[in-house]
Amino acid sequence: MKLITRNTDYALRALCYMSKQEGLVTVGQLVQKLDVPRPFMRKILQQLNKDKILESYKGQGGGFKLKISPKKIYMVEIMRVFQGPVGLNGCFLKKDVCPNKGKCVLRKKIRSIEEGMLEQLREITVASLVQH
Amino acid sequence: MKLITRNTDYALRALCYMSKQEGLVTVGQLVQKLDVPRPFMRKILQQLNKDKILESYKGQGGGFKLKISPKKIYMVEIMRVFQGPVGLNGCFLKKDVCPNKGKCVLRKKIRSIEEGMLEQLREITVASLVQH
DNA sequence: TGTTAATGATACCATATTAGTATCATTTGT
DNA sequence: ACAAATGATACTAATATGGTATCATTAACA
Repeated sequence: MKLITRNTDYALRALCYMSKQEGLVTVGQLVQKLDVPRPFMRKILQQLNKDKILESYKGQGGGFKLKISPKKIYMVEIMRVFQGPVGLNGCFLKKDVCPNKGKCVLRKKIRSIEEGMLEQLREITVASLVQH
Repeated sequence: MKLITRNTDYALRALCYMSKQEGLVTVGQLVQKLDVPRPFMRKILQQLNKDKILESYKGQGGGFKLKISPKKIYMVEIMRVFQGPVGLNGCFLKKDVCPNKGKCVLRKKIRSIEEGMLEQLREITVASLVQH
């Protein structure tokens, strides 16, 4: 089971790297540092730019930099960008078929697991990943 | 993000239903009760049979019944049957490229979330799902 | 002012996983 | 013998993931 997908993973690493750099960072640098396919990395950064987590500068000497403080870049937000809303889906049967009618026990249990997960997840920021 | 897939879901419902029945239960009954495609339900039950969670009886008047007590049928086990080992995968980069070297912070955080999840998951049995 | 080095946008492709379907074989009660 | 059940197995469809490929745009700089 996957908590995060590759693009989320790569995005987080890129963000961590950038949080330690002063000026602009290019795709080329990241590709070299992180060993990720270049076009894939580009796509990821472009997405982060669209979502206002990065800002970009075109042309020679251009590149990317963080738009907001690493302390305010939450992992759940990055997950949301690349994986959609973060949470655990419930059951698949339509309500009127569910053997436990309205108060489905399974649903509740899953919901509770989800809560625990989110509680921990929400504390993770790029800043918290970088500090050692 | 999916905690459980459809076959796990359907399997759990089928098991819940069977835990409340005395004798044998046929695919036909389950299909009717749960509104799941018949061949899909068959496949699921056959799998549960292979994994010794159900026992089956062929021929006219045949069907399935639980092989072990609902108290001993753990949700994680059903998940394992249909989804493979339960847990959260870590990161994707090979170790020597990981920016945080050996002690990857992300990995640890994910591991911790996984622990919390498993702790809650391990308590769920078919019996615990049926009681209201 | 033209070349070059960067990103922007977009469409496409490959692979894996999930969610089934279809079919034939086997068993067993009537 | 027939019908009603499961066993085994192979195939198919839909979706998500993990990318590639290409052309357009921008801006520094010689």
